[in-house]
Amino acid sequence: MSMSIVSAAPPPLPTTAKSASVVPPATTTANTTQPQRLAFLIDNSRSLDHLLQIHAALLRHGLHHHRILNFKLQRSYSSYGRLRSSVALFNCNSNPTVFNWTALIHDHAHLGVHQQALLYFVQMMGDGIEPNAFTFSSILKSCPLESGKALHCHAVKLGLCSDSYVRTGLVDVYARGGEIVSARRLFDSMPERSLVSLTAMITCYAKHGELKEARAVFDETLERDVVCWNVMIDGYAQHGKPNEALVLFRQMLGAGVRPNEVTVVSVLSACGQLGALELGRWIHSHIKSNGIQMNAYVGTALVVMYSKCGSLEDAILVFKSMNHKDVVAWNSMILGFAIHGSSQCALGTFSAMCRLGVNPNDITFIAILTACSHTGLIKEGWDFFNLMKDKYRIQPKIEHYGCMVNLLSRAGSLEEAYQLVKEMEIQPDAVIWGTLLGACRLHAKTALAEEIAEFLVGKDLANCGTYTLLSNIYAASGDWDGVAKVRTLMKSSGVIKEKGCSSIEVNNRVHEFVAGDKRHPKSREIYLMLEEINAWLKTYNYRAQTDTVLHDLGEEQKEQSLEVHSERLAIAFGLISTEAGTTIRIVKNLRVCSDCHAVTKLISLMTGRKIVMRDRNRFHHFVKGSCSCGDYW
DNA sequence: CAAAGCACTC
Repeated sequence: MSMSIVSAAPPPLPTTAKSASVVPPATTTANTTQPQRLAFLIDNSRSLDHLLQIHAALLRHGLHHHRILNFKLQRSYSSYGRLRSSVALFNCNSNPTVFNWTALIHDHAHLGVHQQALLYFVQMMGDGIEPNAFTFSSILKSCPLESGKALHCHAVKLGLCSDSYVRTGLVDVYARGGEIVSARRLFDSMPERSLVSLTAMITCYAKHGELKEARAVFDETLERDVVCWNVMIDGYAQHGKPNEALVLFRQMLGAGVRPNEVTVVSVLSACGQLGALELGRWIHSHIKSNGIQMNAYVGTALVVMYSKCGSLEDAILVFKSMNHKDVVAWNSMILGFAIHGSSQCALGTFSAMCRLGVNPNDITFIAILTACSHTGLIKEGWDFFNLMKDKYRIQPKIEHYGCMVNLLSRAGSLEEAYQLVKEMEIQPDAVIWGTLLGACRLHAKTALAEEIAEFLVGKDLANCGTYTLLSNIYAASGDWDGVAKVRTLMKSSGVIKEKGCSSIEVNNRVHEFVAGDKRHPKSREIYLMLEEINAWLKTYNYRAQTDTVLHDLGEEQKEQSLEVHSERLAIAFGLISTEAGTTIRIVKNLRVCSDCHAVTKLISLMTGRKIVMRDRNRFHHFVKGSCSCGDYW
């Protein structure tokens, strides 16, 4: 790797054992001057070690005051993340030029030290140094919308707006500030569109969920690099279109563009959303065999993917193998344990994290409170809630209250939960009310449910979940007038009930089912399997929980409607299309219904199969007739 | 006599 340096015939350098191997003494006489050679060495240095040696040489040759070399050295230090060395070199310079200032600003902006970058910019102006296009393209990265607008004016006055780099920076400023129209206007008035400016525009749309617009610009972009693909793939992955993200990823591979760390992070996120474990494993091996760095992002993305795809074991393996675990990595592991119902492991991981000196943040407490709520740990829940406020000085957000309300109300302390909602200093949202309503159904508190529902409808806060839960509550008590009332309300309010949908991955393809679905090519075999299951259930004297059916039907019809629930179709398909003894993994978009939960337990007993089911809230691992949630969900 | 803009995990 030191070939380029060897061929450059460098001057003699300080002779340490190390430098001898890296930068051998000159054997030929080049007719370049010493500063030029050193400049070449700095530009081609491959490691911080090289750079330190070159710096030493500079000092030996008395060239450290050389303006250009000083500048180059400053830039190189920051490229290795050595911001302090870069600042120290800047301070050595008694008469910094716009070059030095720009480098300093760029270094801070690049490493995300935005406040400091802005301070240096102001300081530079105060020293009477006029910024140029390079300075603007660097500082704009650190600007929030308002100061970005001020700098836009400034750039216009200095006649720098025609510069393509400045323009792109401005597009990015408006994009980050959510002023999409302004960003587009700037983009449209650019003299020429570079790949980077096109990508900035795609990013702007993608970040705000305007995927059609993003795709239109993406399709206009002919020569795409890895960043351009990444932006579009991530746009899909982050806005509820994981399938589209995966399709695009395959196209990227087909186009011969090599995925990098950023690509796999987005793709793994898509796999996690879909529960596509096979594809996720493939990405994991692709990472290993293609030299993609296992940084904190990639490691965490793998932990999340494995835990969302139901393989907690693999998530733990990856987590243990990670060298540098930041707070996000710890949070992901804690949440992984939480959604799988392993509360004690979640609590243990939290302690380990604190012991190792990693400070928990607001997300950590969402994860740990989720763990408590999934197993009804009321005392621990309150302890963590208070620890967060008192020791870590973190203001509880709506999500933290949501966890507490969930924990209390589901464990039976409905009044206490209701009290907390009324007392909290922030406005309760639809999720909080929905949680309370859900608990009302669980504990058959019709009166309280009606009170809450009335309140929600009156405030126009009711969503399809509100109506469904209320309708559930009436149906469970056989109050069909109530059910009808809700249905009328639902129609008049225009909300649409979200359809239950279950999916299963077989041979790298995700198969989706809705209730009563007959669209699948193997539909006939699936329904034959269902009949077989029903025959088994009869021998176990299983009685369908018809009181969960929301419609006023006869008993037989109710049973039939339960038999074709989407999760059951997915399981039946899994049974006929995977090898005996293998685990079946199902992903459902809503919560699993209690009849299906009971039936799945029996299926796991009868077939000897492990069935892992992810519902909207958590995982259920069905083994030999029982479920990991202990029927508490 | 030197330099720049777009992407990622809970």
